Amino acid sequence: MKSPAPRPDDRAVPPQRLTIKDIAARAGVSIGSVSYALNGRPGVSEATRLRVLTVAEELGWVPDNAARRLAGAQTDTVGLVLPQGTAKSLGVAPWFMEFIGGVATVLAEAGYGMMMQVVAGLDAELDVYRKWSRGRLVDGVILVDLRADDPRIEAVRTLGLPAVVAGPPEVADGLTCVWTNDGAAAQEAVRYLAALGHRDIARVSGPADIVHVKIRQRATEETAAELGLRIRTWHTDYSVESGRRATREILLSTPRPTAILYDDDLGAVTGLAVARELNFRVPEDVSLLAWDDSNLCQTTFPPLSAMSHDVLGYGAHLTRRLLEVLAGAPPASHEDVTPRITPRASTAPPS
Amino acid sequence: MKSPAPRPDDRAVPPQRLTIKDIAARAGVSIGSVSYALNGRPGVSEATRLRVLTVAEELGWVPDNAARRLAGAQTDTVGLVLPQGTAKSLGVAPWFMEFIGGVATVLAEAGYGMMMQVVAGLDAELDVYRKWSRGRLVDGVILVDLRADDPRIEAVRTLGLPAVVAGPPEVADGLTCVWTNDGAAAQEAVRYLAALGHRDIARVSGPADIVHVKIRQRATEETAAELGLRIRTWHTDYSVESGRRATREILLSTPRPTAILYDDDLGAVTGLAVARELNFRVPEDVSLLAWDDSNLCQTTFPPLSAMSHDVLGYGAHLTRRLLEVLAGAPPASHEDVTPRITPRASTAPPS
DNA sequence: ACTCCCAACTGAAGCGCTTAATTGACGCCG
DNA sequence: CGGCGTCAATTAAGCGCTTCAGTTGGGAGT
Repeated sequence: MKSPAPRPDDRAVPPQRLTIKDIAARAGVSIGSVSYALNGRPGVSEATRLRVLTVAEELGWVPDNAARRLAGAQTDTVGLVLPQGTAKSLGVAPWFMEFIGGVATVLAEAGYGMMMQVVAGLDAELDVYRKWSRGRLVDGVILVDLRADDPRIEAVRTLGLPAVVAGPPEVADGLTCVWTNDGAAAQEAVRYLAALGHRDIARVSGPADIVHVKIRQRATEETAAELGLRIRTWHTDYSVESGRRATREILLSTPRPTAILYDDDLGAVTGLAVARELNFRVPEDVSLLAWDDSNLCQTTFPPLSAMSHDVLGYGAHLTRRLLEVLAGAPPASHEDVTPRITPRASTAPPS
Repeated sequence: MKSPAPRPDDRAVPPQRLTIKDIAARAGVSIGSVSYALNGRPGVSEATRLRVLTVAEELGWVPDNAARRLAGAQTDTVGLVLPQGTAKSLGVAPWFMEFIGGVATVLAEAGYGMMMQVVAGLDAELDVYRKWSRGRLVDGVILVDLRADDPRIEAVRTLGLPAVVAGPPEVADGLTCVWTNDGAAAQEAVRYLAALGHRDIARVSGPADIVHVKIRQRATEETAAELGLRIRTWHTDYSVESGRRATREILLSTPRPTAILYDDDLGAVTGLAVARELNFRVPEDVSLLAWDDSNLCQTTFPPLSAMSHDVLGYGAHLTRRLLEVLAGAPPASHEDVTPRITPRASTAPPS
């Protein structure tokens, strides 16, 4: 034991960390001044600030996020949790993925990081928020797929964790939110089908307790009633299998609806395959209308008519609002663009 | 100015942070012991450890990740960067999304977090690794979509940033890697089509500089030569539009190939639509074979034959290896399961 | 009975950064 | 010319945790 044995885990470790101390020395000022200069805070002259910035650049200094946080600064990271279901069939949840794309792009531009976590259920999700908040891992979070009386609202509030809600103000309960007018969109969808001459419409929808599902359902039914149409709803859990089953049931029911209005786009794509499988022609025998218009709708034949909604833009919008909240903006409700009908070849008058 | 004005940004902040000091006081030991107990390190008796853990649980203590990192502990976070292209068409990149699902699930189970970032290009990506590494934001990263002589390998090495590579050892250059035998799979695909009687095969492939594209290309061509088949390759950038164009060109070329082998599944789905658009019957007029078998392949009619590969499982495997590396495992190369043909209705003998 | 040893525990030094408090230097006013 | 306000810059006190160097207090060994 004459020479100290090397520690077992000393794999390539950068010789020594470059800190503001090094910058201070090189620029000939104190570390305090360096910090002020680097953060654009008053207390240093422009000349000094410039010098410090130059030195930092030259040396290739990167702030130690951990130290910065500890000392009370922001994390510059935002959190987003994925429901487990989404992860399981992640490849086929175009909505979620485009949404993430929008979020991630805005965050990257703002120099923010993004933490993601999949959770098995609501309790796990609440735990994650606690861990993120108390562990100083994120500055704020984005809440999606809101349910009625969603416990997450209360949870982030008591944690003091800034958040924005993807949903209407009724459910955001005072938190900042961004929402689309799904009621108006559902109305447009029904009117569109009615104008084509459809009198018996089926609706394939998600779980009944999700807020946007409820809103669309209500608007759909009201509009149908107004126009004297028959409307029936099938609920799915957004999985491929349940979507397939719903469409099959619809197409084999009597009287058979002449149009199907979906709550997502993957469901509609699946529905199209089922229709062909059962030898129904689209749109001659049955019209199909998707919701959320990912590229998927254009990769089918015939291409699917859809209630188009720029999901990527929606994610981006939401994220910008979150950044505002982090900057101290008071809670507010923001309306995003209303989904609009994009007619393609999957809808036509009933024969 | 008699009473100090409240700071403008004092939105609901938890009164005071719960620290190990509180636990120490409550458990009647020093903070050092608390740290040892909490981290399962030797130096405390079982009795004390238990007491500390109980108190921590009761108080609902959550470790301050920032402090922990600063003091030298691990981050318990892993990073993954998304190429921008993926983000743009994120909803239609099933491979990537399933992959993320696998990664995220394993990380969640291990109590790790996941940082994600979209980047515009390679330089930006290298910057991200620097920021993550030097900023102590992640413990390690996963590298995907390797190119020949990929500069990222060298970058993470000089940063001392632990990483695992999604690709064969030839490109991992000494880093831990997990790979699938795409050569063998490509061979199987060609043999399968040949066995059905196809003599003229088209291949729709990704950018030529991606390693797995090259490998598959080579194996495909060799096998074709061996069997005396004609094979031609069209390169796309994996976008829907370029995939559509490739299939159209193939179907309108003379002599017209009787089978198309795709490099992904989205491309095959798109191809199916193009075929129908141009009034070709599948599989009577042309057989379609997808690669990477996401649920998408089963949502079409006819359902697509595919080279099945459990992408979610691949992501999970890779992540487990990364965790091993973080735990100190030496670099190693691991082979994942080879993609296997899953025949469905989109392939048949040429008519 | 006395040392020696080791397990159990404590104390204190940082980790790299932010920021309140403090000091110095300078110019301006009465 | 003394006093004072301003601005630039420094000093030093943490942030909550890990960890290393000590310190204690029993046994075991002889």
